[in-house]
Amino acid sequence: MLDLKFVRENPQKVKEAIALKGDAAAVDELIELDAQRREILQQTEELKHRRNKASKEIALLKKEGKVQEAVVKMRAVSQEIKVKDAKLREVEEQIQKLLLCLPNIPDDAVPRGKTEDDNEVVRTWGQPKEFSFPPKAHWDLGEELGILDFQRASKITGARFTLYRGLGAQLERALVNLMLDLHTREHGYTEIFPPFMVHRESMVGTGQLPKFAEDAFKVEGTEYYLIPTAEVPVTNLYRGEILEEEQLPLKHVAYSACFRAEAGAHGRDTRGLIRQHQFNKVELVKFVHPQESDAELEKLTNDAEKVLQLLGLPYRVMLMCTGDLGFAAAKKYDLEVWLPSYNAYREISSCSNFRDFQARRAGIRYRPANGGKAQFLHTLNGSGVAIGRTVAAILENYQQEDGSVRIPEVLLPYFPGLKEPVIRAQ
RNA sequence: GGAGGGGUGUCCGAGUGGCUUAAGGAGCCGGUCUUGAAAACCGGUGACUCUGCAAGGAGCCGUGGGUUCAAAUCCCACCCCCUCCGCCA
Repeated sequence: MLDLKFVRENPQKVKEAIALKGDAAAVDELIELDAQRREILQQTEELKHRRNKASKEIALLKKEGKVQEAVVKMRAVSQEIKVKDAKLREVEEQIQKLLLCLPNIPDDAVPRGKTEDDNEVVRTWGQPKEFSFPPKAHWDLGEELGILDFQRASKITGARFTLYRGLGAQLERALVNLMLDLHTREHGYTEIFPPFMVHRESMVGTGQLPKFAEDAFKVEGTEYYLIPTAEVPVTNLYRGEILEEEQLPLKHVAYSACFRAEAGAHGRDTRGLIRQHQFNKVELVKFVHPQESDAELEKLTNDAEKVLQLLGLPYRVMLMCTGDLGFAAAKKYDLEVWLPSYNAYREISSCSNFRDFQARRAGIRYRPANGGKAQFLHTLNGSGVAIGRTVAAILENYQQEDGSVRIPEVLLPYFPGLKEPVIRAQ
């Protein structure tokens, strides 16, 4: 959420910035409503001031028994307050609605552009492997090896769900543990195991609602949503709180299942693990001092990259252009892993700096060490990384000519008692 | 699911319609005393939000409505916590 005062004082700048992401018409409406609000507010406050004064007088007059006249007079004032308050409430609701649907302002350093073609390559790590045989797609490998069962998952639940079996299930679990271990032991994150369902307010806090309701699964008969990412519960950990400056930065890592309706994605990535209604992810979330968020984004991105480096998966780091930034981010790096079946790099992690956008929505502040006024802090998060897509990348990049798949060495401690570090047809 | 109890300032806690400008205590800050510290005593300190150029004003006692000239206090709905019973991994 943007600061209403900032919008009021910089309408042109905000409009330009919003236009980079989409529709800026709401900004004018917002400014008009804001003016209305302050006018009504002044009127009601004046009336309430009168009422408060009269109230005290009536309390005194009562002793003399001459209350009637004053009471009748104030009855009218009170009625007027009620009417004006109702109008004020209405205007404020509209303001809130508009404000909650306004996207964040992109950082100056973010390249301007409309589509993913305008994203910039920041750096590349590793080389896409040359195969001496035609490499298979992970969905074929997974089925042939008997470790991924798309058919039966759809029998049980439906399309875009996967069932892992045997070493496949173990591989998924090993990756979760590898990442949690790495980030807690090497990178200083504190592990969180959050609820996988949250209420509406949490979804609003991180920006999934109110605008993107169709992307989320809501649990029927309740007001709960299945989380689309651990970002939601973990960022909302400190909703409505004032932290001490010395506590910053707070760094959390959380494993969670993620649930996405994938509305509007019909026909895209229909095969394999790339686009699922349910997938696993290890998420990194940071709460930082505003001055540190730029540097912390770089560090967070590096932390996520480390996972791919340990697994020996070739990837590149992309800086998202304004049109590909998403709703809440001010700046975003995507990590894209090499997938032979696509003959291309595919997103496996998104690392974003939200600045105070989420903090303002969720009311997360810090108290400066010098004891000044509480300030909104900055939030960041990034996948560290998406598990399902990592499995896909391992299967495809580590496949061998006979259809077996080597297990990356760094994962072997998570496969105790394994005879050979290879997944063969079972 | 059933029954009961409770949510007040940083914390504990009083407060059943106007004298609450939220008592009292703890804490915190300053001071006296002391070689120093503790204790004691004295003084100070009350979040946060909005609005206004300012002086100031308005709001805020779990949340949202309502009653009233006036609500922490009365009414309604909801949320959360605790205890007991039932059910349950």
